[in-house]
Amino acid sequence: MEILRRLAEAYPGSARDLCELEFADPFQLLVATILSAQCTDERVNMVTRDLFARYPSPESLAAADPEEVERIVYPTGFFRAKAANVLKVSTAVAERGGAVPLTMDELTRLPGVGRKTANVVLSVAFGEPGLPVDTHVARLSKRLGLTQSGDPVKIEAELMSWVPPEETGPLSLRLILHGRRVCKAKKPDCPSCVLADICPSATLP
DNA sequence: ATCCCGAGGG
DNA sequence: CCCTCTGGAT
Repeated sequence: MEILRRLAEAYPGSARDLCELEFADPFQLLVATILSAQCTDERVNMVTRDLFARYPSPESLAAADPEEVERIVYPTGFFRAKAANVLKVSTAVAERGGAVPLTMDELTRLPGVGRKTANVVLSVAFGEPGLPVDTHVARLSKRLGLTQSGDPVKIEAELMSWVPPEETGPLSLRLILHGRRVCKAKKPDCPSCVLADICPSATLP
């Protein structure tokens, strides 16, 4: 898919430039993704580093003082709910011997993990097929004319039909990142968008 | 003043 | 379906 190939070029390899991508470890990526809602990617990365510097393993995080976890994740917003979810997920993963599950069913059964988070972990951490469709990706897909649907599951299926399953990992976070940084809800930055020339919604000055 | 945003709960 | 959680951005 041309669109996705261009995004891969626009956000090249340097993993640390991509939201959450520096957390190659499945558990760290899972936690970073839980923290990522309604929060800049820089802040997610900073907080996730703080959290794992203090609590390096699922076991240590599961045993953490909830108030200390709340304090650390505070800058990401929704801090009480997120801290509670991080603790619950840590307990669940610790009980599994530290292994993050690798199927959609098992992942979404974890507390605080929905389809978007599961698709990030599946595609990025495990190389399994999956594309996270959050509001950023939904908006981007609509503007590009890739979907008419507003249903994230339908959008996911439509996007999947264009992407080789083994390529979803490198693209997952780039789609989100492009939606956040360029194809923004309010003031889309079309002049700096690598897709502007093939986007039916692009407005150039 | 209102929106943002993913997950879960009612 | 609708609501809540948070503080920061607009």
